Amino acid sequence: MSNQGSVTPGQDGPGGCCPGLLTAPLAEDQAVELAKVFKALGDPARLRLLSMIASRAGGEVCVCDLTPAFDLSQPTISHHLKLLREAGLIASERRGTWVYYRLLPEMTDRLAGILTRPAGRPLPEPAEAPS
Amino acid sequence: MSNQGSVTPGQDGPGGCCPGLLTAPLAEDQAVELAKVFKALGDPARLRLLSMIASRAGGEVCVCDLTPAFDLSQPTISHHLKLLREAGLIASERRGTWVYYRLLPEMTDRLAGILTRPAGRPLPEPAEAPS
DNA sequence: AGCTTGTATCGAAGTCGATCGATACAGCAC
DNA sequence: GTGCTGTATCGATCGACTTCGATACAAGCT
Repeated sequence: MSNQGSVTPGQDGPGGCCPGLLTAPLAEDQAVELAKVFKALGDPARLRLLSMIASRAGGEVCVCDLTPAFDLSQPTISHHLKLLREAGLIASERRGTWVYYRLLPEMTDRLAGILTRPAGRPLPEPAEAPS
Repeated sequence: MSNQGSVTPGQDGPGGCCPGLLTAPLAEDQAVELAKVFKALGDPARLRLLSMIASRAGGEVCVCDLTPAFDLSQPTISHHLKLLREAGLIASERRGTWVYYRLLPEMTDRLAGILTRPAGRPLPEPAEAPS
């Protein structure tokens, strides 16, 4: 189990950090890959799950503590956790009867970097009449 | 036109920045609101549109420069731009025949802040057997 | 006025996603 | 072994989303 994510967390530039999104036009492939992660975040239940997992002191949460916090069925919670896992945002580990989830901070770090604009942007000046 | 966004950009804490997502469990209302923005980013075409708009020197892009960069029809591009606009990520302005879009950096800044974890997280220690 | 170009809106078609109940699997207790 | 509890998977349903062609609107030109 653990992490069979379909998105690789660490492949930005050769130097390490952040092609951009706000700096360069973003190729089709990268857009498809990034969209999967943002799509995983595009649901209130998953956002709350992620925040509950990430904010937990100790870094781990048992599924049995997550499920009763929602008005959703247990299979639905399990499904949402699976999507977050496949997006590379969290990982799971079974210990005995219970399954524990933890944040994978590499992915949130990557997203934060991608959404951060580099220092000051040049001031907007009205564009010419285009083609 | 301009910005009839449904998401208010600037309502974090009273101090100004970032309730967290990675620090506190995130209430239902905030989750619903945030999910709309992430959902807007959860599509490859919209991600590419946003990056093309944000990375453009001058801060503005004409729709007529955006549309031919995709294999999608003109109505589809227009629809995607509308979603990005309603998410509070971009704004539009008509000048003569053409419509220009620009990034609203407040929203991307907010997302980046929300996804940034506060300095060092406490080391993961195995949790007790839960309830 | 009419014509042309750029952009937005309007249905409609097809696909994807969220949710559920039923069920299967994993591990512990007996 | 049987039984019980926690979690995941399976199918089905239903609503939402993406995409399109057709059309309407806006602005400039003749």
